[in-house]
Amino acid sequence: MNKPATIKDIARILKISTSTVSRALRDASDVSAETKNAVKSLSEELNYQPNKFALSLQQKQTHTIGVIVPNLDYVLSTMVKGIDEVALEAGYTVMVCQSNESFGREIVNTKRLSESLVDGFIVSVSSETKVFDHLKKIQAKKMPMVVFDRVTPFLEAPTVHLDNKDGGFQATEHLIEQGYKRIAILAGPKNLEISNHRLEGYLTALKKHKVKIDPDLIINCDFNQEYAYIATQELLSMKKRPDAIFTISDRMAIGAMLAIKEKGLSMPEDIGLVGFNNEPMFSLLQPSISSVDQPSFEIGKVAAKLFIEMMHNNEDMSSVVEILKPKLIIRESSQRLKKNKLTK
Amino acid sequence: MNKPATIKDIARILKISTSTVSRALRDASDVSAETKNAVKSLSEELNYQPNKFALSLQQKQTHTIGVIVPNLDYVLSTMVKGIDEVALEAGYTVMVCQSNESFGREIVNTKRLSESLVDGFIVSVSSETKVFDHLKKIQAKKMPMVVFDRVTPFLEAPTVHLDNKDGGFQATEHLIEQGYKRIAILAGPKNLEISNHRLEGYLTALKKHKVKIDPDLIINCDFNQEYAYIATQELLSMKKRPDAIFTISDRMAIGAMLAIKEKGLSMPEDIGLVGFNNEPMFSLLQPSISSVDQPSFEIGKVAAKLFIEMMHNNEDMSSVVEILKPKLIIRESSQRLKKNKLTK
DNA sequence: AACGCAACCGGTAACGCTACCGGTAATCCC
DNA sequence: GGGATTACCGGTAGCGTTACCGGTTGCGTT
Repeated sequence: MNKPATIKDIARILKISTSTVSRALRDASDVSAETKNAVKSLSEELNYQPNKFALSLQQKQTHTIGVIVPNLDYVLSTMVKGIDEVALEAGYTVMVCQSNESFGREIVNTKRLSESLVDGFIVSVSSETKVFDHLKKIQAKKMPMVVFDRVTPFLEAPTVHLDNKDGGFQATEHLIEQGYKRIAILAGPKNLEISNHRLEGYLTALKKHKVKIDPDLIINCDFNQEYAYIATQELLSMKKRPDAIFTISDRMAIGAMLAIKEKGLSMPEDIGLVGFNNEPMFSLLQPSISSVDQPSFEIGKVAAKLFIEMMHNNEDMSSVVEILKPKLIIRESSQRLKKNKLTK
Repeated sequence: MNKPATIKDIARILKISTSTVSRALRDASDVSAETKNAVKSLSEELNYQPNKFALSLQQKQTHTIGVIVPNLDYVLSTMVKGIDEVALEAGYTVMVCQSNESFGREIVNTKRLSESLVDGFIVSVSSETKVFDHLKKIQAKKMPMVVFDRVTPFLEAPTVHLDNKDGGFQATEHLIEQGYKRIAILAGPKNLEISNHRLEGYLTALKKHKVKIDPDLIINCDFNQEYAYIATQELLSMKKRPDAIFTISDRMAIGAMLAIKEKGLSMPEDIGLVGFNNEPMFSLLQPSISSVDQPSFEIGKVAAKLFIEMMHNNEDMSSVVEILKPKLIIRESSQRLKKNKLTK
């Protein structure tokens, strides 16, 4: 009961060789059914578990995926769940490391995991990351790597992410259709792709509907709630204040909502508001807030599938890009035109 | 550049033995400074990284901690950050697996990780888990295991958790002091310790202040927001409705808040509300909601420290219990008596 | 001159497993 | 009946690393 049983123990007890035991356990062809049964039942009895390290040492494979994420908020932890699901099924184990939005931490994590602990990586970069040498080093080692969610053009790797342009477009067009005329956007940090793409979608929608683009209504600020709160206060104290706000994250929408309420304005009458991510809490606020929902779980699954594909047939897949569609969930905060059915 | 360098390569190039290389790299005493330098500079150049598997195979140690959590919500992901921090510093890598509140998933995860992938576990059990054989099996293997947050009396292991009784007490006493007379509690599932302890604290506070205990005001429901919403609706339609509600999680507080607003009641005047966990969003709602803050990061750190201590001097520590104190954060939702300074 | 003792270093085995080669016995076929 | 084929099994080496034992120098001591 103390030392874990090995293949040797089984061989010794059954008076056969370790080779035979090994083959029997793996259902190889050239072992008699009789010995197979003997081996299997004994291994069951001894609670035999193969030593992964011995295997990895030999086969240079760990069957483990390193997942690096900037944090574990609602969206990312859901994506990780998706990764988990697929990986588990394919016989992989997942190691999750959060970089905590810190560039330094991201480097340490990748380095550690790449020290022969994992077969490859599924990465979402931190907001601080502007240099990608640590990830390129991994690619140089021929380790498979998939980038998801927070992607970057500076890395040649297969990629999974939301159609952020479409998300921005849907939200903005919806606001236009609801009769809002001066639509502001709280965009995120300028160096993040997701931020810029959502902004692009916003611009496209305005152009399509021939709404004049006012640079004063485009605010780049941090993802932080506080910043959004302050930015909204400033927006609302403009001479020609906006009559709708689109924030590219839900946390920012909360900040905006607070500022709107403090100003004594009502949603959706005075101001329309649409967020991004559709955190579950959003349906419960008052007013409930419209938000662009992304298939986070699915994105995680696709990333993992891509990774496993990359693992198996190791051809170059760096040009593969999987883009998933968002879906606008319309709630009270932006529903100015009365309709029969309100999405709760 | 293709194959990773091994000590053999270094030995071959330097024309010395692998043993010497090994010792040089570990700064052993009986290697001349000269060869040490030669070895170190060459290993640098070749980008040598020791193969963890060869090490683990020999020393039966993985320097990896398996962390099993039911989910990665705000509280738990903060705790995991704490674990990360301490583990990294002590030279350990962390593998996080979320059981997704599923008993079956928890079993699969523990089994996988225990297959010689990790040295031991830091666990928070799922809400479904009522049988603990899978964890006892791990203990039988003499693997160190620390239980945190969601603890259970059915497991003899060192334990780290919040003083949940005190949390319940603080919240309830605060409501009493604010002049609320009929204080309801939305407690969680009956089989969870954290739920029962917070309820106990509630009862203790009532007794201390000689407030009559009304069983109708004690509701056991799921952690779910929806349930809290419904439960609150029922509470508010009682003949003698409560004038304050204490929910043992923040998600539940949101549900309660929604029901209160729908009923046209105001906080804190008509109804006082206190939540639990102090999720960051809470300070931004309107009214801002009072909540019991727990030192999640610290709890994670303590759990990891305990684990490492257990690793090093492997004596029996199953009786160790670390209890950390919560701190009530008072905000608008329960602040009926006007004071000069409001905590924002 | 003979011995002892550091200071260094090399060789070997072992960790648990599988790939590979080879061997034995039984069976089959002409 | 002899060679070929099949079905099964064993031995050995090797994955990368370190522990252990032993050996070789060179120097100081008696």
